[in-house]
Amino acid sequence: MSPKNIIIMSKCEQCIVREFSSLKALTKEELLKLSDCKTSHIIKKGEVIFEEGENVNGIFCIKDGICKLTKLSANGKDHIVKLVTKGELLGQRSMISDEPVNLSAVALEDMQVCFIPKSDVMGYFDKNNQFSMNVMKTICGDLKEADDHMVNLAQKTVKERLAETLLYLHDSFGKNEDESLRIQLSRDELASIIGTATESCIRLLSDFKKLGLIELSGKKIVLQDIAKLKKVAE
Amino acid sequence: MSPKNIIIMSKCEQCIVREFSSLKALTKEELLKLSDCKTSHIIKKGEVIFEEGENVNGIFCIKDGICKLTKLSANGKDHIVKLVTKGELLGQRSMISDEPVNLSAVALEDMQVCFIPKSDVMGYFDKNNQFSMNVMKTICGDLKEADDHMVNLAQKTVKERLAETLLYLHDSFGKNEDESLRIQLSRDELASIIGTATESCIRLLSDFKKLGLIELSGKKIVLQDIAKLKKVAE
DNA sequence: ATTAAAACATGACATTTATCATATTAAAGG
DNA sequence: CCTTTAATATGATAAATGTCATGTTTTAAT
Repeated sequence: MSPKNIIIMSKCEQCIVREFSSLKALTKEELLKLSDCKTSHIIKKGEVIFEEGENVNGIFCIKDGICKLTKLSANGKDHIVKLVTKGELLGQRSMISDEPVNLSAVALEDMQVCFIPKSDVMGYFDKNNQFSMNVMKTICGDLKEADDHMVNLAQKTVKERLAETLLYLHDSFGKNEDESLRIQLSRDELASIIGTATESCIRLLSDFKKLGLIELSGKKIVLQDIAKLKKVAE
Repeated sequence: MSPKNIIIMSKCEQCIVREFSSLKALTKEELLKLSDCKTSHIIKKGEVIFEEGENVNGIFCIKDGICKLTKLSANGKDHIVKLVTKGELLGQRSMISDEPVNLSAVALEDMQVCFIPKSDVMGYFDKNNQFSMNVMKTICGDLKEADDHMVNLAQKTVKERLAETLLYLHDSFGKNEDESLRIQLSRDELASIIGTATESCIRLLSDFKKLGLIELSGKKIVLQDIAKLKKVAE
């Protein structure tokens, strides 16, 4: 992330998304201090926030937008491990483990993020028990999600995984006025969430369309028959 | 776990495996108190320590033996998410999230485990910063492992996953005097680690044998050519 | 607006993997 | 020790998925 992306943004006390993250435990004094040590950034769609193996030395708080967390596999393909959105924090695991990040973060749409240096976060971490507890619970939630995801990848067919993922995108990120999924992924990205070849993903989307489960127009996807999709996902 | 399994065991201060878990951070006084609140248990091979959905209300410290952590998938098959052995703790995520456990734990061999009630652990957790930090780092490590595992399941072939798993079993659990893998899994269990049908797993083991990568005699598996196995795993 | 590049789509085919059937072997219980 | 059951093994086949080729559409850049 280049320094030119640093911009002036509102104070942390007035930031709404803070309420949705572990940071909600911070006191007014802590928030005032936080406003001083944070830097705010605009990240454009497609830009990299951090890359696998990098030393991030802090955490990011997402004020707006969505990004994907990816991991490079042995065969050279990226796998999307998780989607992260407004109100969530990035880089917590790496900070606690005191290790380089094990995933890359790439913006799926224009984003606003704030960066808080590790030294500052760790201060809150040591002194504010509720804050550290919140971070821990988030990581525990991630671990549970990862376990579920793992079992799905191991036991479900590509078709089931695609149906499930479409429902997940619908439930987690909502839809636009025209009923299409708010989050827009390329076929390639969708394939790398469900763990399949791009062509297989495209083919199954076409099948779903023919079966009346979804509507397709360009990148836009409308879930037409959610009940049936749920049946396909099992 | 039935109460009849409770047995008298040595004091925590003298317990060696404690040194390998987050509990190593506890002070002598804390360990003395721990000895009083813990209960010790013998678990026979195949017995269930806890089951998915159960309220465990504490953590288990494994003094001896190995168990599998499994999750039931939608199609009714168990998937082995993780193997846990001597020196590790069980049930930490559930305790911190304050939720039922999301995995079942089943002994793969006879085990000795100690149970520490949640109320006691949480006491150490609040007062001993190093202990809570250790627990957190363990969970962060689990999350990283889960991410890696996920990508492997999504991107690698069954053959690659089998080779990788055999190497993992070798590196993590060692071998017996006769060079065979110390940890003994049924073909069915091996299949449910790599996420495939039992028959496919058996077939690939036969292939590996024909290729001179491994030796098979009953449940015993000897890794004959580790270099080649690594190549197969990529 | 034009062109180049990227993304999407589909057919043909190869490969991988699952499923079903059926032996064979090993383990466990009376 | 015998008998029953479970685990292992293998063949035959079906189904799922990946790969390569190729054409179309969309997007982005000049």
